[in-house]
Amino acid sequence: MGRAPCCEKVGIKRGRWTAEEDQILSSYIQSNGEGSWRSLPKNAGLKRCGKSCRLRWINYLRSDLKRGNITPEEEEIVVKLHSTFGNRWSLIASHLPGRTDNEIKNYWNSHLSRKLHNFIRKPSSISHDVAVVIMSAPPASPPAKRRPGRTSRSAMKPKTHYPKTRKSKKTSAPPTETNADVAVKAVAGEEALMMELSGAEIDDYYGACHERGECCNNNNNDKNNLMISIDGDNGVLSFDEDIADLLLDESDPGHVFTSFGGDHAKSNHLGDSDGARGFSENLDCLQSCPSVESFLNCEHQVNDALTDEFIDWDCVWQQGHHNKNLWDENEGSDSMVSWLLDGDDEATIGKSNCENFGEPLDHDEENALVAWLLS
DNA sequence: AATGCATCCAACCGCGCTGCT
DNA sequence: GAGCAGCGCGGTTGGATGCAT
Repeated sequence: MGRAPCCEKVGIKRGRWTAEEDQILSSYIQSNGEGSWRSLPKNAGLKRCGKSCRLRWINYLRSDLKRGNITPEEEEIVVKLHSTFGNRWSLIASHLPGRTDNEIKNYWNSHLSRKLHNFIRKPSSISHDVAVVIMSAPPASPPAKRRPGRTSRSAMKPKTHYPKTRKSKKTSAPPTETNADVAVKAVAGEEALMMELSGAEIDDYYGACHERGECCNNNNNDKNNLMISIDGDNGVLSFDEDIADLLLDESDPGHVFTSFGGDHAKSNHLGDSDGARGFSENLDCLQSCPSVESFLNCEHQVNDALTDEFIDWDCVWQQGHHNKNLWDENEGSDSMVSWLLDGDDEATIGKSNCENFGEPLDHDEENALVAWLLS
């Protein structure tokens, strides 16, 4: 049996809210307070679903909402928090007074992810090897001459929040696909894109590491599935200076070793929620393991489909070394680059990746992490 | 001026969690 | 413990909008 609907669908008004409805809802909540959303519409005389009322209040009518564009400072906070918490929009929004989760989510989807996407698509900004990795999909049609559409929110007229009568115009042509889009499609459904070590390499890895007594627990099950991956679910930025040290081949600055994992564990970008070792621990071990190091430095076959909707952070990192204008040179977002390039504090990260990310954080830990991220 | 299309964002939807009975 | 209701969250949708042609 399916889940019961949250409210009666019959007689429920949907779509955009009118000024009158807003007025009724605001007045009711001001006199009766928030909560009891299910019964609110009936009590207030609104022909709306309770959930719809709640959403309207939270996302638009609340008096403490901040209006206007997301500022660069806020953007930086969003990126930083998203890198750690993933798509936990409500959590991110809770650290941006006056902003709602919906707003942050929309902003991320429409602005930030696009900025990153555009960045990796710039042919001139990508080294050959990385470009090969990213653009491993078949060639797509050449880019359009222009990019129609709105260019900035600030250029827009104040938006109207109430229904307008305008005829819908459905587009019939499919969206233009870029190589990256094709590549993204190619990996749709892939849960993890990662480099896996063969059995012999794993044995070398464990042998060498254990001799030094450096390695983490040798779990036989784990041994069959040793992975080096940067996980990233839905755009989780997962970055660590250790990763760069390991992945960058200094003898060939143009080469970056690339691998990804798309992990279930959104909040767990440095460790592995499934019980595998923390990433830094793996790296420490692997870095000093000759066979693995050579494995890493060789032109090992990398999964053909290497991009997900999230970003090739290796590329981003590497590029940042050569070009500080990570986003858009006109927008002066150097701070973003500097943050991406900032080395992690070993005292806090190198040592505690597993501790920090292996389990869900409680509220205090979360706040501490946020404070650290934003510091 | 009309049209096509990309972009934006408010609103919807379904699922999971929590608390109550 | 099971069942239910209420709520919150994240993903998705579709209409509104602006720009280029």
